[in-house]
Amino acid sequence: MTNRVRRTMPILPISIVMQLTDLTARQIRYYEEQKLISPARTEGNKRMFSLNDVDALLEIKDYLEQGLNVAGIRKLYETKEMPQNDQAEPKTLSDAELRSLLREEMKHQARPFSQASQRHGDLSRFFK
Amino acid sequence: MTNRVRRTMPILPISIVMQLTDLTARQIRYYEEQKLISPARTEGNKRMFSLNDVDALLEIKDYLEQGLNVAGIRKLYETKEMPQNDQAEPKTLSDAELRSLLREEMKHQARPFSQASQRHGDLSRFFK
DNA sequence: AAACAGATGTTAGATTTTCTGACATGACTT
DNA sequence: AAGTCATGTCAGAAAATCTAACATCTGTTT
Repeated sequence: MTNRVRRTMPILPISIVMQLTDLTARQIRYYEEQKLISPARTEGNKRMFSLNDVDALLEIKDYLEQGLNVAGIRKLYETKEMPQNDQAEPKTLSDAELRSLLREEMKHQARPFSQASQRHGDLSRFFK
Repeated sequence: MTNRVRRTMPILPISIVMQLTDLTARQIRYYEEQKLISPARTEGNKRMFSLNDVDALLEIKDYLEQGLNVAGIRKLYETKEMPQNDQAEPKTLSDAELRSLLREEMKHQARPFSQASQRHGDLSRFFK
């Protein structure tokens, strides 16, 4: 009958996002505090999440499970999101930074990045 | 990236459903009271709606705007939903009942039913 | 016209959900 | 041992939602 959700529309309260992601409210709020996500707010200041937010959270969860830390994930996003961005200097990861990220990952015997970015645990669990 | 929502999963609070349907909380609760919808409840008794619920509400809204009343819509659903149902006697509309529904609709210079059921205002407004 | 019925508005009081901020804790690093 | 990171937990405040009751508006019936 319908379709593809307008994925940026804030429609989900935190309680539902908790269920969808298996994250605690504490974790979700922490990731926001750490600028990994920026959910919308209602007039009354309650967080309201889009499906994109949920995807992002699942991705964050995945990276964390692979041994990356929040700072590393943030850095990853900063660079990943540069391409389309109009202003904001086209910050690239220095070689040193990249190596540092890689090293971090190595420590935890995780798979190489290419794998990570095509991870499974996205919303397809809940959609069909 | 993803997909088709598992449309029966209760994920939306009433505030969002109000936005999506342009109905008031009062209307939504009334339609539930009148057994046109049966949204899920949280442990704390808050209504939580699925995308199917939203579709149903848009359909209800459409029928009401066409001059049907709640009783007529309910009857319509009772018969429409019989086919797949296991128990529940295969109640059909008597000729008299059908004529009564039709007459009701006539009064309000609405289009014939066939039109109504393929109405436009479903979630495609919000999905893409 | 008065009475009635159906759908919706409005308000009040109670309960649930979410919020922020603070402090606690467990696992690693250093 | 001390420090850091990610998360747990708790308290108090504010927002969102609930039910129930009564009000109002629009047609319908008598």
